[in-house]
Amino acid sequence: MTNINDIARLAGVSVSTVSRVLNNYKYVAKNKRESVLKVIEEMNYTPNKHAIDLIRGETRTIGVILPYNNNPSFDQLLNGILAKALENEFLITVLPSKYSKEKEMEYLEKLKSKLFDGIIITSRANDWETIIPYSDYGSIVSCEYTEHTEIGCSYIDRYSSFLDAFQLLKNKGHHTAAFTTARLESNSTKQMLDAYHEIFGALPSGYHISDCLCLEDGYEAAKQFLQLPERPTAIYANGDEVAGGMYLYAKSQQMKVPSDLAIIGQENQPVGIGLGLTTVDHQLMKVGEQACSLVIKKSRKKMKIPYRIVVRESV
Amino acid sequence: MTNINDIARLAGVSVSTVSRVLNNYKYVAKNKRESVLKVIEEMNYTPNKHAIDLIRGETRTIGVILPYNNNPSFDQLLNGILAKALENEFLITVLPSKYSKEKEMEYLEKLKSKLFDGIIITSRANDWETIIPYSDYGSIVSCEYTEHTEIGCSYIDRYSSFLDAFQLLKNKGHHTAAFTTARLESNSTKQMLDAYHEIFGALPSGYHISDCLCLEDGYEAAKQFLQLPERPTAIYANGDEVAGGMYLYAKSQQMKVPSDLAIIGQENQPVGIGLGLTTVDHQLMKVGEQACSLVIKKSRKKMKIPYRIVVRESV
DNA sequence: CCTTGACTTGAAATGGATTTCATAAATTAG
DNA sequence: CTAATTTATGAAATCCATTTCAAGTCAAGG
Repeated sequence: MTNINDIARLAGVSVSTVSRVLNNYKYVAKNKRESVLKVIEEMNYTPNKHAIDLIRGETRTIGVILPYNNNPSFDQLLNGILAKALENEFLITVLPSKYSKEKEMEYLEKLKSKLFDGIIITSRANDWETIIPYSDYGSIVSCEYTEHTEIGCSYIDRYSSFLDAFQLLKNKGHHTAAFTTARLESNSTKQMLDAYHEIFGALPSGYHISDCLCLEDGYEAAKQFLQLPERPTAIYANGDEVAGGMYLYAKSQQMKVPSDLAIIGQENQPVGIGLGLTTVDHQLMKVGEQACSLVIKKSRKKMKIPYRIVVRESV
Repeated sequence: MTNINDIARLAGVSVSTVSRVLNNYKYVAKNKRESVLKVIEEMNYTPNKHAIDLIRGETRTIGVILPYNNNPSFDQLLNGILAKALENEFLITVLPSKYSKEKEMEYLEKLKSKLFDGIIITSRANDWETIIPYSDYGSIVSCEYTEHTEIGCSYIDRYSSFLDAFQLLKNKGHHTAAFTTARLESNSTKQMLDAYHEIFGALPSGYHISDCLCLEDGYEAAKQFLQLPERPTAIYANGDEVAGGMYLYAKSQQMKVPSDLAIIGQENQPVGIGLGLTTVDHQLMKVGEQACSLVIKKSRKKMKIPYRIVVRESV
């Protein structure tokens, strides 16, 4: 491999001059600039990025910690992040965690080793106390709200959105509702439960099913809900794919949506458009974009992204 | 930032010894190893990855050129790649191209600048002739077959799979079929047309719609197909989301699937399971895994991944 | 004619590790 | 008891580019 020294030697100048040419520095004699460029061309030379990153202490690369990469919600986040990164000529490295604490720490160590300028945590397994020390080594942005001032946040006010969704169901005449969530231990699930109590009061037993991720999970969840002695008349699904599964199960039982069963989904995903599902759109793409912007700007601001309810025919 | 020299000084040893401790080299006196580790701990030291990559000339990072990152097919590929990378402790950097020749070249230049050990091209805009010279700088693996020996391939025999799918429709009594594709100029589309001619002969005008990516595109395509004077009785969709859209349009017109309209999709995606869509599963996740393995092994083998037809109720 | 500022250039320091080479001490084998 | 290994360590070279510092040329302004 040819390096900058070779170029300098062949062009009969110093490495400083070659570097100046490479970086478009103003004061280089025209003839020298040309001969340097000629040698670079001839030798098919490209500067070594590691040497540059080493000395500059910057990589223009962001790591994105993602528990699952085949999940539509995280996909939307990632899409937003990628779009904004592309716009700003940053690269994105995907860091799958499967909610493993060890993996997460491994990735944070890479921030410390200067591999990334910053990290976006879409969802996490570790405590903030464990994570925060790493904010010394690069900006850390979370897609979930936290008080900690060391962490930038691009987040959704999920509690409010859950209140709104439940209220919508209540206004339609339902005095209870069932719902599904992804992880039982997540913050989001806690907020969901709180919002439920706020609107409907006590949660009937069997009205909450966790670990729902895909269409099939929704199908199964609906089956379980509808086999309960006291059938729910409305369901709030944690995603439109899950809601889609519920819809398909209801249809398979000759039930009418929304008259026999109201279904509201989340995230305004493609499947919901076709099925006419009413959905709480948390605008995850925008959440991702904003998160990426914060990392790029090394900002620790707390940015709340507005959600909206997209009304179709399933409620 | 503390570096290896600081550690050496504080521990009263040479940098070589510190490096030996860091790399678990056998021959270091127990007491020195311990004092080095103690200083590392105290100083909260982590080696700089760029310095390591610079001298080792290796990064354990793979770049993945991806035209769209919100497309279910490319998502499946990416998932496979990520799974295999995780298993082998490689990192994945996502390189969105939108089929831009310039972007692609930019990414290949990064391979040359040593940022990646290799690149996976899931789909491309540039000619192979333009791409091949970069194989000198790292392994390049394609998810599409090419004769060129410089490029590793993890691919699907699409032509065969298209023949099989059309033959299936023909066996069910259809003597023509309509179909959709993603990009008009893609290799895959050419093979689709060839396969069509092979099985059905001449393509009726209006029986091929391109630029179909999502459920809504499928919905619209079905509408167009079914408004033709000579309605097709069967459609081969380039993806289950697209097929799902077609299914929903057919249903909205009170048509029965498969008796009024047969639909076959591709890639065995979640939406198709719920809708009972027959689908050609190209096992893109496996294609991704294999592609990643090839890059890691720096292999230029041509690996054909078998496809299978998943029979459900839509044909 | 002298001063000032705009150009132009190269030597050397810098970023931070790994690795080879040389050397020396401590064992082990014969 | 000597020769051959094994163990242990540091100096210095290496990977490759950027940037500061110092110094020099040249033209314009007073």
